[in-house]
Amino acid sequence: MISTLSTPDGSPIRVRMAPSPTGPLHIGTARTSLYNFLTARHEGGSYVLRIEDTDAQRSTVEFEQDIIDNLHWLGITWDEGPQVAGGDDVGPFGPYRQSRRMDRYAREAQRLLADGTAYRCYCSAEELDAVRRAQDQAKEPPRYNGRCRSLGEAERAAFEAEGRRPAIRFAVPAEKIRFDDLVRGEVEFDNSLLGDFVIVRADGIPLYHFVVVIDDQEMAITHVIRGEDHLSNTPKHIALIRALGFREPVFGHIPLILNPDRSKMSKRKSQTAMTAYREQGYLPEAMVNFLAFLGWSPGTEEEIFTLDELAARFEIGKVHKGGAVFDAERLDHLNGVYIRALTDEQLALRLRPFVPAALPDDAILRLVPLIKERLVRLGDAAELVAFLVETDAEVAARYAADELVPKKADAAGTASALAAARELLAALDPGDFSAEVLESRCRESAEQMGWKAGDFFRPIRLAITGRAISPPLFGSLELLGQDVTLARLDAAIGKLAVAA
RNA sequence: GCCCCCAUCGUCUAGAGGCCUAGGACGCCACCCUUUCAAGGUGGAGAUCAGGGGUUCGAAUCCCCUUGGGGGUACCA
Repeated sequence: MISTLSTPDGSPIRVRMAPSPTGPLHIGTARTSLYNFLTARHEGGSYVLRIEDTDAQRSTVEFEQDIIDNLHWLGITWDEGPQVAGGDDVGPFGPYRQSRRMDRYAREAQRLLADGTAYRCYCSAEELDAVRRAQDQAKEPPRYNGRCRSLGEAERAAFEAEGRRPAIRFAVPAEKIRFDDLVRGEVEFDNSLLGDFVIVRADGIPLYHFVVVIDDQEMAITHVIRGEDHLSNTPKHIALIRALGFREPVFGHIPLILNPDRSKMSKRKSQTAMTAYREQGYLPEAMVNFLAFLGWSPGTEEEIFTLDELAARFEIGKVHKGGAVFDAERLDHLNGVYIRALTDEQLALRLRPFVPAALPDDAILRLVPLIKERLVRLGDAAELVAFLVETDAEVAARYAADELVPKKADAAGTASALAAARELLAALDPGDFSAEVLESRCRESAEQMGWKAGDFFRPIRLAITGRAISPPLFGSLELLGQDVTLARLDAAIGKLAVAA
């Protein structure tokens, strides 16, 4: 593998993924995780998972578990972090959970306060709101007006006496911040346009911009690869890093995954929870392959890649700058390709959770050749195999008598054709009840009656499966067995008689 | 509003000055195969490379402007 990223001292790079457990694993988070993982693998570096749970109100252990489970499902593993050997709070750079790092954040906040690069702000939510409204009226950019930046001792005491609890704001230096982004090249922002932002809330809880910088420092992160939505946050982080005297990591902002209308992919407009895809029967290898190509390509016309192959080829510097629409149809296609590439045994195993529990394992295996090339998602199997577990009555209830009758025939004619088929199949030795024999006999029978094979097969299919669309007919009959086949044929003939 | 980012078929993309009358894939259409549906095969439609200026012998590729789209602008992450 060719290494393209470097660190000041030549040591291996360290990248991280820092999801917030305030929802299930999001497609976008998964893609960012994948890019970080691939970068770490490609460069021979370390990959750290950190849980950003400072927002205790919205964070839950269930979401955290969902994120971890689904990352693992995709095949993404981390060298340090929760649920790895020596991980969680005992790893070399742990704890890897922000809720267990509060003392560190408090210490750094005190440092900033002590050297004057941060200050206590006593403004109330109402006051802040009023300022913002006034700025809006005056058509000025909305930002903190700096009222508490130079409060005297007496003023502070007065506010304290009022019972106000201060937040801590970072005094943003008015300077231009320039950095070399891994995917965008040189970028420049003017921090004098920024207001002083809050780093610790009045209730003592430190905020994202602050903790992320401390965590990355303490976890020795060398390269921060994250979504483009963080690009304009980066100058804030760099200012903080400098104020704290930290090492500045290299940043890389990857393009966003978009809704079909090209806005940032959201729950409102797209299915964003990885779990949902998993439950529908998308294969993790198809998902990985698909996600990798949302914003990157190897520069060739190859498009099927395993995770290992991706790790060998992936280069963060070749990631695109523009956002990519999540094309569900393309995902479907890829999933089908991966399903068809599986052996029958592998597919049967993967299908197990998606088909009725009543279906024995060997039945699934025998079914696979019939449905393999018909599956887009594993979950589609349920409908395809339903006729095998439904009762004869359930199957019969799915169609009306007139649906059995081909365009060029009538009810009586169809009934007698079905009766002929029934007689033929009943006469078959159970040992001959195989797809091959069934097909040749039925074809002969159709010919004798002067029916087109297709017209003859269609009512049989409906009678047997209850559906106009089914896996190949004769393989289905074989799987179903002679007794059930005859019973369902009888039911169909009966329905036709009642209708006539 | 302000700041920043982006811009090749509907979508994902190839393309890093001449190989481009712009290639592939998904989707779409037609035909073939065929017991339904798929899968597979063959072919086709589909991008004046957002528009306009430059630079150059030569630009999808470099520069500028315009337009369009997106992201950010919280005591969320």
